Parts: sequence; structure tokens; C-alpha cells
Amino acid sequence: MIIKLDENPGTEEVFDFINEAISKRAFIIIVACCRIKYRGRATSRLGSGDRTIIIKTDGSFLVHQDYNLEPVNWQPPNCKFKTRMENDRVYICGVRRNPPESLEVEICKTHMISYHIGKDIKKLELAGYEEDLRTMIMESPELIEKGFRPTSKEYQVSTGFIDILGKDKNGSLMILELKSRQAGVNAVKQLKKYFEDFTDHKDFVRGLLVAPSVTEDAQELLEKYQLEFKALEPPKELKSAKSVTLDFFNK
Amino acid sequence: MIIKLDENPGTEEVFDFINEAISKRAFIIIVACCRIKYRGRATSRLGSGDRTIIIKTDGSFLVHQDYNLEPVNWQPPNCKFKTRMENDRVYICGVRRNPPESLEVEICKTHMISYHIGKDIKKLELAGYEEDLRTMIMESPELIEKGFRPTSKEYQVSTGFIDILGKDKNGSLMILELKSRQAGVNAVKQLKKYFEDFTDHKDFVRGLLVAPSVTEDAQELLEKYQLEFKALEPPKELKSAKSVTLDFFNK
DNA sequence: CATTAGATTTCGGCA
DNA sequence: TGCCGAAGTCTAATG
Repeated sequence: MIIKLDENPGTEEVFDFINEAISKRAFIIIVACCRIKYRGRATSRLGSGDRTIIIKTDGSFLVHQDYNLEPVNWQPPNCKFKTRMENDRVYICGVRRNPPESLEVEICKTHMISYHIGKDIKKLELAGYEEDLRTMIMESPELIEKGFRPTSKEYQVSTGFIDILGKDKNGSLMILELKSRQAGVNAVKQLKKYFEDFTDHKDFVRGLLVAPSVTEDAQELLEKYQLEFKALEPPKELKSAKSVTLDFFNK
Repeated sequence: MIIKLDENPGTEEVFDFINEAISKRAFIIIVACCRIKYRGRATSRLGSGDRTIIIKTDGSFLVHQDYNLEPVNWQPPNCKFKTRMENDRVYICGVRRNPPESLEVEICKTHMISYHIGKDIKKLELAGYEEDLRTMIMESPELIEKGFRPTSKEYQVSTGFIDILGKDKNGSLMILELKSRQAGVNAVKQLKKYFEDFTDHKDFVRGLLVAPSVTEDAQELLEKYQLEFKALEPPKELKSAKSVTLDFFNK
């Protein structure tokens, strides 16, 4: 781990520090009083105040105020940086094409500056989203109801893709709309839309919303449209945890 | 500005540092080798590596890898922190209720740690989103076309809200769907949906998509549905800039 | 490279 | 507090 840091550096020091860090493709952290201008997909301005500025090795550019999870201003990866000094201030400008946009930070006073080059090869393992729910249902259709047989997933109809299509124990067509989180009215409307794509069918068709829960409004809409709901959570077990468990039982 | 920082601190030092910073509601930045577990809306795990950990004064909790704009793990504002020391490691656990979720960072080796309490009262001024476009059209309807008169905004129909409803110079009803950026097929489908809500009307109705541009697919869909398109960008002028301009001209 | 759909979306606004 | 909808959404996957 290479690391360099400085407390209350002067303007020129900051300027050199940033240029050195950018040329080394280091991870830069600056705590400074600054002003910010953004122009691109929208236009924004932020007056003078203490912020935390981050430049990542992939060219991501973030400015954080001391509240909110989200950065107040930012630039996605691969933006190009230009720095300059003017009137005892350092300017960092991050420019991106497609869409064309630029973010300029004017640093008035730097409290702390650091850069580091670390090691991190690990990727996040994540479970518990819609795809996991779909996989679980395809593997264990009885979770929906006894006799349910999925016939296809991501079935294309004129208005979009039906998450899972299948038949119940009586052979009736079932349209499943999946949500990994509490479903709102929009989920019901979407299901209704797919449902209507099959109204030309003579046979009885069922529309089923599958989600951990529904909002009250969505519940009412389901009843109005004669659609059904099945409470089901996406599995939240990590693959690595699963294989560990399997190994454990295989011993 | 109060600031405190330390390079390559020991485990106990880090533990005390963090506790002190949390009790002071300071903005904390840690660069450390760590492992991470998240459990709540989903489940995730991240193996050992160098990351940048941030705790904001509002209880936001972020862990950044050295690439991507988004944090690899996080906790939104107002999470409660618990720290502990175990086997020469510091654990920071951020817990939130509603939804119940927790994020735990296990710090193996700290490269840099800092906290600061700064001053920042400024709020972001932003212009160029859908509301600006709507306001502009309501104020200058002729931008849509000569003779256009808006009658209502956010008009409720069974399937949602129509952005702007109005009449053209011939008195025909016009349904406007606004997008602040390039419109895709979904925007056209939405407009179609609203359009169909008025098909019971005997009179001629026009559906108009208003956006800076459309994708090719969306363009085809517009033609297929006999809907129209008007290229219009949301104004990107800041209010402060506007009033400055007015002041300038009023002098 | 453009387009699309999901997200631990976040966030603000309104009931 | 819960729900809805926009966002400079971002991001990965797909054609």
C-alpha cells in the first residue's frame, strides 16, 4: 500500500499533489472548502463550503457534503481531469463526452489531502434480488402452489417480457410478475397489461403477482382486476454460503 | 474546521479514534484493508481488500472500492453504529430499522484514518429536469406549437397522471408526455396508454411526446401508434443566474 | 456503441 | 410514516 497525506497544505502544494496523484492513477481524497459548478445533463451550482472530494482510479469523481448517502455532485467513471491554479486557488475539472458534461471544483482552502494505491481484487457476492427469486421459482415451482409448472421465463409479448409463464394443476395458463421488494400499483398495472395480452385466449388465464408484500393500493387494484398475489421472498443465501453448506453435508 | 488524522495507526488507536469521532458526530474517513458483510434487503459479502470507508454526520455509511461511482456497500442516513475490538481487529457495525438491515466492516489493517467537523450551509442549485420543462411549457405554450393552450397539468386518469393536457388551435384535445432526456420506447408506451384513455371521446385527440430527442425504436413506435413528437429541452438556467440576469437588465 | 431493465436504488414531496 | 415517481439516476447485460 502506497499512501501519502498532508494536513493544511498550501495552494501550490495541493496543485502538485493532485497532479502527481492523477498521473499515478491513485485514489485521491481531499477535504476542502470549495465551490462547484456542473454543466451537462443539467446545470448546477454549489456555493462555498467544506466538502469531501474523491477521485477514483477509474476516473470517477465525487463530491460529498456531510449529509445524504449520495454525492452532491459527481462524474461517472472515465472522466478526464484538468487542473489549474488561479488566484491562489486550485481548480479540478472533470470532463466527459457522451453525454458531454463537466464538473469543476474550485478549491479555496484545503484541510486534508491524501492519495493511496491499494490492493483489492475481491468482487462483491450478492444475493436476494429478482433474478434469485426467478431462479428459486424455476427450481421449486411448488413454492407458488401445488401443481404449478413453469413453461418459460422472460416470455416476450407485444408489450414487454413476462417474468415467468406456466400452467397450474388444471392446465390453466398462469402469468407471473415478480418483484424482489414490496410491490406497488405499477407492478399490478404491468401484470394487468400482460394479462390483457392473453384475453383473446378462450381458456381461463390467471395473473399472479409474486413479491414479499404489496402496498394497500396495489392490493385493492389486484382485487379489482381479479388478479392474485403470492407472498414470496427472494432467497438471500449467498452462493459461497450454499456451497459451504453442501460441503458440510457431503462430508 | 476541526480535523484530526493519523497514518498507519494501531488497532486500539483506531478503535478509540472511531468512537471519539462518532460521539462527536464528525465526518469520518478510513482507508483500510477490510472485509464486509451486509444483511437486510439483500445479503452480501466482500472478501479482504483495501477500501475507503466513510461515515457521515447524518449516519450515512459508505464503503468504496477504487472503481465505480457507487459504493460497493452502504447504509442510508440515520443508521446507528456499534464498534467492537476482537482478535486485534476493529468492527464497525451500522444498523438500521425500517427496513431492518445491518452493515458490518471488519478492519484488518488501517492505512489512514481521519475525522473532521466542517462548515457547509449551502444547498445545491439545480436546473434542467422534467419540472423545469413543464414550467417552461406552461409559461410559454407556443413553444409546443402556435395556438397551443394548456388546460391542466398532472391531470389524473385511471392509469396515472398526464403531464400536461391542453388544446390545439383547432380545439382538439392534446395529451403531452414530458421527458427531460432522450425518450425511449417506455415513454411512448406510457403516452399510448393515456391516449387510449381518451379513445372513447368522439372528438379527435392528439398524443404528443415532448423530449430533447427520441431513440430510433421510440420513433418507430410513435409512427405506428400515430403519435407525435416535439423536440424540446428543459431550460438549464439556474434561478440565481436568472435573477442575476434580470437584475442586470433592470439596472 | 446504443438500449433496456433492475436496484440493498436514493431522495423529495405529499397524503 | 408510507407510498409514489423522478433522477445529471448508476450498472450490468444484451444486441
